[in-house]
Amino acid sequence: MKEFKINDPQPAFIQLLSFFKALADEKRLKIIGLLAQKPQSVENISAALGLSVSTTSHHLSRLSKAGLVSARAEGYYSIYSLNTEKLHQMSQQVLQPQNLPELAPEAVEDVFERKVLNAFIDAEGRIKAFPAQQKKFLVLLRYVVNAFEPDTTYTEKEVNEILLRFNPDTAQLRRSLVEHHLMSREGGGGQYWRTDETP
Amino acid sequence: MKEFKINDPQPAFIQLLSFFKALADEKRLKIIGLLAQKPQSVENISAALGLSVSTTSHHLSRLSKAGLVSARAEGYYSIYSLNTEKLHQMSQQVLQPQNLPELAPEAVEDVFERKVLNAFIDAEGRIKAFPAQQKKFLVLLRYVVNAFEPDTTYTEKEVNEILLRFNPDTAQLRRSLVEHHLMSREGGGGQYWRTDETP
DNA sequence: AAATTAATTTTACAATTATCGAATTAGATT
DNA sequence: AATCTAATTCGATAATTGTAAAATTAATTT
Repeated sequence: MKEFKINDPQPAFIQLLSFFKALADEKRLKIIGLLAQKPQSVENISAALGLSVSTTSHHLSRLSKAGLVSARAEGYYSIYSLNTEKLHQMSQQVLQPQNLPELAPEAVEDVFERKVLNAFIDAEGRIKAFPAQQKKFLVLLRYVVNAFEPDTTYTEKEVNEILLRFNPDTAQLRRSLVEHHLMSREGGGGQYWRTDETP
Repeated sequence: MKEFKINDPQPAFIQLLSFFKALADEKRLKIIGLLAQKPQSVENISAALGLSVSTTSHHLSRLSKAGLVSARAEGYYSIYSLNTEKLHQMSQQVLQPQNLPELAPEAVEDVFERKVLNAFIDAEGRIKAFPAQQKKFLVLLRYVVNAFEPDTTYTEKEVNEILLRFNPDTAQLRRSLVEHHLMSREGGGGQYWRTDETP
C-alpha cells in the first residue's frame, strides 16, 4: 500500500479536478463524443470540429493527461481512442456522496460563532454581557452547556455553581438553557441534565 | 423573461458542459466538499477557502446556475446547501457510454478517404492513376466495389465490363479486389460476387 | 537521399474567467 | 428612522486558457 499522507496534497482531489477540467470545454466534450463512435486520427477529428490540427492536438493532449483517451501510432498517424473504463470509473466512483466531504479543506470553525464568542466572552471565559440578538445568545448558551457532562444529572445547586463560572445571573442562564432545549429538567424536582444532541 | 427554446442546440450537451465547467475549478470543488459536510453561510465558506466574500458569492452563483447548490434565506444570511440528488443524477446518468456518441457533432466523412478520392478520381469518376501506397489503393478499391450489387454473382466478362468504367487495367483491379477480399471468386470457374461486409 | 505526410511543440495572441474592492441591495437591530 | 450586517452586483485587473500559424519531429514514400 502507498503512503499518501506526507506532503501529498490529496491526489484524489487533483485527479478529480483534472478530470473536470479536461471535460469543461465544448470542443473536448465533442471529441469524447466522436471517439465514442470510433477511434480516429487527429486530422479527422479536427475536420469534424472545424478546428486547426494544432489546436486539436492540444485538446487531445489534455484529455490524454487526464487519462480519458489514448493514442496508438499507426503509420505516421496517431489514432486516438476513448478510454471507456476510465470514463466509467470516474463518473461512477468519484462523485459518490461519501467521498465528497474529503474534497473540502479542513473545516473552519464557524465564523459567526467565533465572532460572537470574541465579542461576549472575556479572557477568563466569562460572559461579559448578554446579547439581545437571540442567535448570538444561542451561541453563548451552546458554549456554556459544554461545561456539563453528557449523561449526567445535576441538582439545581450544582447547576448554579457551574453557571456561576460564566455569569452572576445564573437564573437567566439556567432558564434559557432549558427554554432552548439545551438542558432538560425533570418535572417537579431539581434534577437537570444535558439534552442529548442527537435529535 | 428570456426565450431559450428557439435555436437551442442540444440542451443535454449544454447542461453537461455547464456541469463540468461548474466543477472545473479548485475553489468550487472545495465548496462542494464543504457543503457536503453541512449547509453554510457565504461568509463561512469564504473563510474556509481564504477567499473574499464577493469571489465566493460569484462561485456559488456559478454552482447554483448549474443546479448543484441552492440557497435559502435565513435572516440576512444566505445558507447554501448541496443538491445531492442533482449531483448524483449527473454523475450517474450523463456519462453513460450509450449517451456519449450524441455529444459529437454530425460525423464527418473520413478526411483521408476524401483526399485520396480527390487525388485519384477524375470528374467522370474514373481512376486517373494507381497510388503506390497500399492504404490509398484500398480506398480506391472500396470505391470501385460499390459498383457491384451485394448478393449478386457476375461472370468474369461482366466484371470486366463494369471495371472498364473505372480504368482500362481491368485485370489488376479484378485481381486486387479478390486479393483484398472485397470480392470473392468461386474456385475454378469465372463466378464473382461482392464479399459480404459483415465479418 | 529527397520529398511527402501527419502530428507535436513552440510562439503569440485573443477570449475567458478568477479575483478583489467598492457600491448597492435586502434584512435586522437599536 | 437610522444604523448595522450579510450578501450580491459592478468595475477593473491579473491569470488562465483556447486558438492558430510557424517550426520541429517522426515516419513513409519515391
